[in-house]
Amino acid sequence: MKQSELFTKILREAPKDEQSINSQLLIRGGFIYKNSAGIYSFLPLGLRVIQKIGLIIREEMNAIGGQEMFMTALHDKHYLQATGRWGVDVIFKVAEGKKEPAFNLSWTHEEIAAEIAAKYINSYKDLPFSVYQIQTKFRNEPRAKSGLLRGREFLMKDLYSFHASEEDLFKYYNLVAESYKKIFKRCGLDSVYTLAAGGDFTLNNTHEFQVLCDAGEDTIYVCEKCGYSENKEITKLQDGAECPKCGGLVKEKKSIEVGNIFPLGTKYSEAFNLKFSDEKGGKKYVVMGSYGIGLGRVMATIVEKFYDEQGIIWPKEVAPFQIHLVRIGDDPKVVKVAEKIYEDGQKQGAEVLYDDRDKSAGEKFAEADLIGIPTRIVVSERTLEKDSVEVKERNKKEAKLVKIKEIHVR
RNA sequence: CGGGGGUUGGUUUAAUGGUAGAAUCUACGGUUCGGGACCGUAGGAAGAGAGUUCGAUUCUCUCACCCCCGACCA
Repeated sequence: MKQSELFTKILREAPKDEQSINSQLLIRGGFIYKNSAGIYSFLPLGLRVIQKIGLIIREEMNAIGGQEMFMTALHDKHYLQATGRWGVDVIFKVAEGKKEPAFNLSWTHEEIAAEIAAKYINSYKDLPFSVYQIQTKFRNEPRAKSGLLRGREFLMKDLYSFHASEEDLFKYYNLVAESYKKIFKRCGLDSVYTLAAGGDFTLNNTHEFQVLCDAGEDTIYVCEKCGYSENKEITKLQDGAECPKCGGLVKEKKSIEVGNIFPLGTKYSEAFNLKFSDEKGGKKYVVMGSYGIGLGRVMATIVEKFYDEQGIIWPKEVAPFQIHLVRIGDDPKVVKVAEKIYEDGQKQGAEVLYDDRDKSAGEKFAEADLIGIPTRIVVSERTLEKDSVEVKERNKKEAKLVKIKEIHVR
């Protein structure tokens, strides 16, 4: 991609109505656009990051047998009425004309998934299985805040699993937990597996994946020794307590909840008559689990964890591009070499953002640092004097010269 | 939902009860070219409504929207 053709531009200053690091940097860099409080559009650069995160999630979900599907955003009220959730505060209800609301916007899909499953599941032979989607969720948060960390509209990956027994559910539950750890790790994030409450979803205890970060709104207690953790909302632990698992020291930490998993039991299968015949011909309710990851929140968390005074420092796997090729000056030799590297990269399918604009070196460097692409390659008259280009990693201070013939961009 | 703050060009801001000034930005021209270069010319702004007033961007009220703290949070 040539930067001269990129739709968005860099903002020199952050809009004053954005306070959080993630929204300031993402808006300045042209990744996202705020339409309303807690409602953001993803611009070309930002969408690339979201798609990278989505790709990681899809790979890992597919690896544990998840089948991708896509459910609706508009839900008839009978779904939530069936489980007593029509009255939940945060749901957006939709009225047609002057009538009472008959629909709500998708805020989660347990009911939808259960009803669909009920049409297809007859036998224990149909179980277990799991389906997932990456889809928009709407939640009318009383207070949207912190940029992408807490929005009213956001992309979520939600996985629903269906089992013949509690035992089988928990086997899969643990498999998903491992899968989630991998997903966050690939996104550059260390997650803490935290015991938490189930809210409107289930009376069971559930688990959250928390990333330690002062920008977070959750408080968790984590054992320094074994990593055992409980959320403040359910715990009896406190700062300095002894870990109930290993006797280590428990510390209070601020954190961001990037994912959660719920063992749902039969609440939703009972509401939608989701039953199966077991080996003896007896009818039983299907046991369900649900599992969520907020993509935008993951993206925001990455920014909150990886930035410096100059801008974002994307981990490689989620970076919008892998290489930022920067041309300095418009000397014909410089242009020629830069174009050659770019064209070769395009043929190789490399993810290169080529800064072909006529701007000063300082401005180009400042903008490259803000966007935060992992590797920067500079071509200038100065580097060409040594038949070289300059290669610098965004997360390192020093740059090195590399001979042009040794540059292979892919 | 309770409390606090806020709303002036695309963005950041200044002053002002009487012609809204700048920076950045955008366009054009010129000089530049390794850490947000410089000169010139041009373009572009008061959230909505009501009130007070000869006159309101400025004062008052209502509403909307935004940010922050708290409550809430799947």
